[in-house]
Amino acid sequence: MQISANPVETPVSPEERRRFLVERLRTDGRLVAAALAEELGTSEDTIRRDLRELAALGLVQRVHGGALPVSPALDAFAVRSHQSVPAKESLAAVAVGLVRDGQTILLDVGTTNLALARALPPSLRVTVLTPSPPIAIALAQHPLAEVVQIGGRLDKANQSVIGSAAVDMVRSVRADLCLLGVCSLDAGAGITVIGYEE
Amino acid sequence: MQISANPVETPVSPEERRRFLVERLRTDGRLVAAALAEELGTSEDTIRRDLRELAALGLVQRVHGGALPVSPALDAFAVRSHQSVPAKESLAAVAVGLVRDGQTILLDVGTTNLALARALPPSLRVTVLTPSPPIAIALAQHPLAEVVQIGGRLDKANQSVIGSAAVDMVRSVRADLCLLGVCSLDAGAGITVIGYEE
DNA sequence: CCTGATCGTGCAAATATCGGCATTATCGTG
DNA sequence: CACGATAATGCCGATATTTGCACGATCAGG
Repeated sequence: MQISANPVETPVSPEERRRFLVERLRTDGRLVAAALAEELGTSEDTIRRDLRELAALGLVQRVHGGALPVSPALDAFAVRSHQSVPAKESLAAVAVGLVRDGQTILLDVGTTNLALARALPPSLRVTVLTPSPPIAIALAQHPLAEVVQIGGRLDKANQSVIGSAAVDMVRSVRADLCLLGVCSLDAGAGITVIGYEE
Repeated sequence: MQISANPVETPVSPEERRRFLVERLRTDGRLVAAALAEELGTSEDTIRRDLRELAALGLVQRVHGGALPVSPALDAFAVRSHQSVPAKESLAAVAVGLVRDGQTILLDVGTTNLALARALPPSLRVTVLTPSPPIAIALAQHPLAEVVQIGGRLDKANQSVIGSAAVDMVRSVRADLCLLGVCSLDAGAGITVIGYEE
């Protein structure tokens, strides 16, 4: 009906199940632990554990009996991050191919780059610089990634750090790979994904 | 399939019900306890408890028989960014009381501080420095807050920035209020919530 | 002053959550 | 392929939260 790239009716792996929960929260607006347990054929404990973990990542707000969107406002960002998922995933897959083990890469803001961060192979040992708190959080669960959050004033629209201090911080580091990109945002330019090495 | 034509999905969790009440207050302009009890299929006691708690958070103004907007003017884009785990809710409420309009505050890592960030009144004009990406994201929805994300290497366990660069960044700013705090984390010290002004 | 509606608190039952523990599945390695 | 190591899952007991009801106090009008 909706997503061709995700034909999963019943998630099998833990990670898959969590993504399913996040997706479901976006569509339903709420998650009920008991109902999900029956629907997915698992125990409520497993669902509760998932919700606990997702809450720790800031993806959901844990409440008695289930979970809710972390906040009405943040919902908008969540929606954007799930638009045209297949396209972004393939883009991310391509971009991931550019990354080599041991490299230092710069990951710019954007939902596409967020997808890229999630798609990074866990076996890859990389150092990632990013001005985007959501990307930093996403990479927090990567076992080998060294994450550097660029500091500065937060641009609420893009949920990213901006300003001269941030630029300075970037300049002081030598990156092997820069993954910039402007997703489908309001007034931004139409650049999609550029990657240039040095 | 059910459409958004019926925006009223019967809330199941307490938190969801409270969000519903706040939303309803914004649309209707008032809340009547008895009517809501019947509409939501709960007892009036539950509604009264909710209203009492929302009033304690400053989201509604309690009156005999129901509740009214806390302020006729503010109520336009007012509310959201309010909900939290009951335990930390009160702590956060207390801490919020320390914050004055126009101040610059430092918000340390921790789930308690995250709750505090969410509990920050939307009418408050503050500048917030934080090393925690989740807190920065939470504050991105705040209409008046100026958010500064402290940069540096990310500690995956705490989801917070650490390191000397971060400390330097903090040192260079004069904060009116520091809200440190160690929540229920592993090896940290036992500090709970300290606030000292200067 | 009187009367009915509303409010606050204490209490008990139902339900949800959390932490520990044992079992099973999965994975990396020799 | 076998074999430890790690992760995932389900179950159980203790604890916490929610909720409806009862009872006395309070409030709003007539």
